[in-house]
Amino acid sequence: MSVPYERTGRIHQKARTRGALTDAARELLARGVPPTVEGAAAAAAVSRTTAYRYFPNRWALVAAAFPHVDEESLLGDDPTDDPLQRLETVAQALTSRVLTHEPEMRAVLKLSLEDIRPPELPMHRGLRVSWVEDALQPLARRLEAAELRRLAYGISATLGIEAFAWLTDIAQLSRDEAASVMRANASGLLESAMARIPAGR
Amino acid sequence: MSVPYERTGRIHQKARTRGALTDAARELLARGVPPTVEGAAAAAAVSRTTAYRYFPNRWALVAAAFPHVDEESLLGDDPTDDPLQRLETVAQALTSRVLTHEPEMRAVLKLSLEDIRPPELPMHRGLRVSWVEDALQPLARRLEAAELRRLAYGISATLGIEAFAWLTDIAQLSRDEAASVMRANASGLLESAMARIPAGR
DNA sequence: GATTTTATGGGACTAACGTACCATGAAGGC
DNA sequence: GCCTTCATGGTACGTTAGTCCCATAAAATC
Repeated sequence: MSVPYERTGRIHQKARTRGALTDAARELLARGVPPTVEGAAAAAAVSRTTAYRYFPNRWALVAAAFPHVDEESLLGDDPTDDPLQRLETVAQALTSRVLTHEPEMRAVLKLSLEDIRPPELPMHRGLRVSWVEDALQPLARRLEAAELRRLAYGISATLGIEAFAWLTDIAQLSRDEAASVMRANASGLLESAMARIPAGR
Repeated sequence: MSVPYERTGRIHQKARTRGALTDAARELLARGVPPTVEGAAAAAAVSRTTAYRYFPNRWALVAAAFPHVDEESLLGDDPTDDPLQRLETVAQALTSRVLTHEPEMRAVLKLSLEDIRPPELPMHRGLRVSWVEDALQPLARRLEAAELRRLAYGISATLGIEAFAWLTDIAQLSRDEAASVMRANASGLLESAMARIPAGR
């Protein structure tokens, strides 16, 4: 986020240039073309050199073009108390996000594996987990905190781009099959956790 | 596998050259460096041209260099018929593999996310899944084939380096916690699948 | 209006990936 | 010993990603 270069000097001009580049990258993404710094520069009528000044590599560019949503909750207006149903809603939302934003998410995933890790990534720690925790909220009194946390992490781990990438690239499932396996995993994990809850609680 | 070039002519010399290249690549992998054909050539004191004769691209090299492709099964001499116990054995083996070979696996993961999709990544394709399928084998008669396949993929997806990387890098779990969550996920998925089996079967 | 600052642009450069062509030198057969 | 086979090496070419240095033109400042 805080690139010193863009925080000093003629900030507004820089913001315009940067915006032009991310817009161009987004447009390329929308057309299914994996954007390159060079390509975005050309599309934005900005020189290659300048483009590289803003985005040192393509992953940084794609990550910046990532359409970021700041939704607090993925549950609708009238969420039930049924954890399973809540989780299914969240899982549906998460997998459909993966399906529609796959290129960006792959780019971010790749960035996250880089040796030099940018301090802040769109893929920060909380988002996915907090949505899942949100879904599991009705279980808060029936499970121990540690167990709940573990469950939330376990479920979240099955709902991400990295699982999707493995299922499609390596296991050779279709994109829809992969998404469906992910949702089934999420539900299955919750079911088995609930089955372990002592009757009294 | 059957590379015509290496099956004809001065086979032994070729085998030595190839071995030198894969050894070099393995060493790079062990250091967490995604090997390149060029780099392996240099490390093996073989000319670039020759190296490319053996491995037309880096994925072919990495595939050949990837360790431990040999084991047929992870179950010991005397496997039980209890699927859960079998799966726990496999999951234990897989997670401990991830723990000990993390750098190599991360390197391969990075490679697999490269823009140009590798046409074939033999080491990935079947191994993890087939080990899990092996563990699930006793269920073959109690589950439909499609359901079994889905379950095997779902479980496999939770037992890989990509899940581990997410759990440690993004969710900030310790390495041991991550491995433990992965194993719990695998068991949980199997339990919930078995709970759905009609009583009669 | 003149001067300084600075965002941008251009071009040269390195490095990696992959291909193609030709030279060389060692094995092996005779 | 000679000649053929053939594994290897060297050079060159084309592409993409990314870096670096220097020039320039447009703001900002005075």
